[in-house]
Amino acid sequence: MSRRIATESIPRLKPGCEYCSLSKLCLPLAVSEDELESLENVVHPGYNLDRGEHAFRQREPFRSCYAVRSGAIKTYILTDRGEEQITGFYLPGEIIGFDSMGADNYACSAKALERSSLCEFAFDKMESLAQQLPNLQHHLFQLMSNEIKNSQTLSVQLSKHTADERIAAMLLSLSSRFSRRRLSPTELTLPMARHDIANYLGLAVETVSRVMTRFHKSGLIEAQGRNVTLKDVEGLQALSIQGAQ
Amino acid sequence: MSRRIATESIPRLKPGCEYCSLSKLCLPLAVSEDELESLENVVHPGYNLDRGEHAFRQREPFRSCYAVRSGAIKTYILTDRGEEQITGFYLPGEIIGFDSMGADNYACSAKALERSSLCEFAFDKMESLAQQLPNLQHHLFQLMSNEIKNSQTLSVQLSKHTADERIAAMLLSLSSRFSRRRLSPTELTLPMARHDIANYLGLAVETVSRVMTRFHKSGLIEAQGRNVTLKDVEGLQALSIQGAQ
DNA sequence: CGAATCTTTGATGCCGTTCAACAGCTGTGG
DNA sequence: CCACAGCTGTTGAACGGCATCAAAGATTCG
Repeated sequence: MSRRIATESIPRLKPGCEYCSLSKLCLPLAVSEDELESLENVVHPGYNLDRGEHAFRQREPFRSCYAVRSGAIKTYILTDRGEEQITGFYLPGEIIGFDSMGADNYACSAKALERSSLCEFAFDKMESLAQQLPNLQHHLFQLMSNEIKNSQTLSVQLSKHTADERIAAMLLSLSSRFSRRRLSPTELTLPMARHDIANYLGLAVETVSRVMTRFHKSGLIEAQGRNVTLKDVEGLQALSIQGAQ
Repeated sequence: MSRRIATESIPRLKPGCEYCSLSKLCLPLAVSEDELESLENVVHPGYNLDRGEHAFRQREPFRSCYAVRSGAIKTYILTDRGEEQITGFYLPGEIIGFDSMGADNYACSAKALERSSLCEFAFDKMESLAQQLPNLQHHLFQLMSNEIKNSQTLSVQLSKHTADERIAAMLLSLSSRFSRRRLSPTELTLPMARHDIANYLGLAVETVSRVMTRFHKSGLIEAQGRNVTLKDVEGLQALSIQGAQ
């Protein structure tokens, strides 16, 4: 599996959310400054995963949520046929495990797409802290509500939109999430393979590849492998219509 | 819209969850008996809807969740094209509005498929009560988690399963939810039209109709209109594989 | 009883899958 | 350093499941 790193052994890494560059995206945004200290008692920073390692697996007892600090995570559930269905991609500042809040076991598995570091939120501590901080409880509801909305948006994509529309929407979603992190909204380095995009969007790999090529030829994007440049954002928006996530 | 009925005007309807036949399915199952009284302060029973009326509409300010007491409700979201995408069907004992918990506005609209009665849970009261009752807070997380799981299950249906499989899974889901209410698990009276089934499952109406006819001819079910009898549950299970909801 | 809605059935065609093959990239080991 | 395997991405050809179009029967309800 994965290994914890004693925080003390990394002197240059200030522990605590206060100094984290993602604190404006992550859970700390829910609490006031004087409450921040009690939140930090819940957080265990410095949880590292190599590419392909799991943060948790479906059906394991649910213990923690994790904030992505760097890298990228995919979550997926297994169908009874043993196929995997990707339910989401999570970038730095985003939190995984909320779909299991309140459940006994993890509802999905979470796997690193590349070398990633996470912060761990112990669920039992988070729950009892939420008893004391109304803001936090409210924010947890909000985060879960967002999970539902994202999943419903995915359902709409899958049931009503063509391959072109799904892929355009996904590129725009990634773009807006990149720009939240103050990265370029047009020069994307995708953390996931075509295979994963296809799985997530309910398409065949070949279809994803063909659509990307077509987008490239029609001037909407430039793409070579995982490096994608959005050349005509408005054109993509016109295609996607329903902005995913 | 819809109208409240002063509880006093319905003497035969005992107010309060204690006497409700659905209390074992609904929110009261989260709290102990001595806590039940405080929960009842949150609940406003006797909220009636005629067929086609809305309990709430997407983007209205979020105020309440509603437990279905009788009838049936569909929830749906609007795509930017104005099409509707049904996100769930809710039967007695089930609760609508949890996908909006913590949000400012309703994430979806809720419409009665037939004459229905609801119990209203005011969100602000529920939230502050959850501050006091850890069990309740935990149960709310659990209910939201279930919403996520259901939505993810729908996504799997939409992206990986054929029309036959989706319809088999839906019939089985309805069957198990009927039997939870101590109704026959094989003699179903569907509260929704083919149109709604098709929309929910991401299919054309004609496909739903054809599949139902095919199921009938192959002895899996008997169907005339909304009256469906499951004749070969195991056969349906073999088809569906991934049991929805 | 007639209008509207719902359901079913048939014919046709398209979008995306499937099958197949190849090219590029990366890491490994002789 | 190169050969080879494994993975990833692209492209082509053919098939098929489901949508679309069209229309007729069934049901509901004012």
